[in-house]
Amino acid sequence: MTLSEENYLKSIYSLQREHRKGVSTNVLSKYLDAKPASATEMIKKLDEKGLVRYQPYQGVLLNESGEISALKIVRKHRLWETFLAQKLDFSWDEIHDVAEQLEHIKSDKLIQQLDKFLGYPKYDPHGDPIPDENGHVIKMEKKRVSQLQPGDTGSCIGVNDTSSSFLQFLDQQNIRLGSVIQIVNFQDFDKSMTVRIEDRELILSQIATENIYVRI
Amino acid sequence: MTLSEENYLKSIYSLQREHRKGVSTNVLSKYLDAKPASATEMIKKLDEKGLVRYQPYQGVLLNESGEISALKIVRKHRLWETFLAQKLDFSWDEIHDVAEQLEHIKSDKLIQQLDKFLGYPKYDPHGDPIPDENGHVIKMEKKRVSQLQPGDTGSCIGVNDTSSSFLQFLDQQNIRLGSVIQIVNFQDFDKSMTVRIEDRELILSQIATENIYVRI
DNA sequence: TATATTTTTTAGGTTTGCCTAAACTTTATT
DNA sequence: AATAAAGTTTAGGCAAACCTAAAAAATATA
Ligand SMILES: [Mn+2]
Ligand SMILES: [Mn+2]
Ligand SMILES: [Mn+2]
Ligand SMILES: [Mn+2]
Repeated sequence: MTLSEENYLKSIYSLQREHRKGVSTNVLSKYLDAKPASATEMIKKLDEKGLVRYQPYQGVLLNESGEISALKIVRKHRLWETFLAQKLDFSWDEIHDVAEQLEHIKSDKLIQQLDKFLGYPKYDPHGDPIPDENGHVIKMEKKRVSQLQPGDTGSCIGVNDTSSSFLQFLDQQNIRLGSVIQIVNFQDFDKSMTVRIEDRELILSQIATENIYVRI
Repeated sequence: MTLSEENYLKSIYSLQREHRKGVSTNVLSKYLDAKPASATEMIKKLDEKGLVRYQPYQGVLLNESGEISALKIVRKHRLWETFLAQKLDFSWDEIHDVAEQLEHIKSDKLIQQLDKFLGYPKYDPHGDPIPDENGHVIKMEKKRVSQLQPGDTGSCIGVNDTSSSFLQFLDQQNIRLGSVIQIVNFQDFDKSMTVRIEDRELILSQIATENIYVRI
């Protein structure tokens, strides 16, 4: 499998949660920073290889073997992120881009030994579960901060937006994995929320509250 | 710089020691398992980019900026080899192919932190010196076993042939970095040598003695 | 020195992955 | 239901990195 095929599979995997009837070429190409025509081409190729189900104009979904392949790449990505954060002192926002490259290194032994070296971690530094060797992932019961009510409390287990600027913002505000977030109140006019984090109150925009995941 | 450009630069770096007047397209293409026509194309491209000096029919040599680039890749390759051997329990012969992929990962911070994590190693698992951040390499006074006389003793510091089959052979014979090798005698008819390694005597072929480096 | 052999380059193709622009299909609006 | 808008596919190109086969240059041999 080529680097590009792997990136498409992984993207379809990420997108099909929220696009149950099919990931459109538009959505997919935007996610990958490419043009819709390029997505169509690649999708057709993956379809011919038996990794996805594709009906013209109806979007694309992984089939079983496509999902197995995608999960292998997700596993590698998350193990490398864990390595970068735990062993090489990379910060939350620096790990993603490098893991994006490392996930494509081909060596079964490498990933097996890396897993062992890290002590078989269950979650990556963003709080996302790491698939095991057989592609089994822990399903998490996670909510967005935006779905909580005033008075509710949750602990941060991950993010949706993994952009550097967002992760840096969280770092600056001292919001990290495990941080306990309590909703103080909700402003209707702009959907922002006042939250309490470790004795400190701050206002999070709608965009922010929609991109932070918590477990209650 | 593309992956392919990096591989060509690194190959020219390795070959120009023994091809002082210029690395021919024939030699270069054979080393890279490609066709001479492909080497010519890439050399012209590297020349246009100002990384090598190339005169048609006269072979190619790195210029200063080409050598700096090549040394960066060599540094990455050897640091990754050290990581694989020391931290992930890869054996001597397994590390090369994976490092061949890892050396192309682009991140200054990654290589800096990896160096730190490994404790700023000076030599890789094959005994080759690791260039520092500024591209400075320790010049080693190394001899091939084949250059020794009966009675001479040396300690193994590296190999020339890095093929799996050779490294596996060395593993089987318990020849590793630091092994003390004493020449017992020399057979003129086939240039083989009887050597003593830790109380054990064995016969090494000419090919073998030419591919093991020692420090006296 | 003339000829043969080897080496190197050039010319023309192929594959992968990307693009733009035009054509087509689906969905939304009147 | 007809038309407009939006989304998708197709057609035709391009760049990188490889290839084969033919032409050209360098080197070896007679
Ligand atoms: Mn990737
Ligand atoms: Mn992650
Ligand atoms: Mn390489
Ligand atoms: Mn090495």
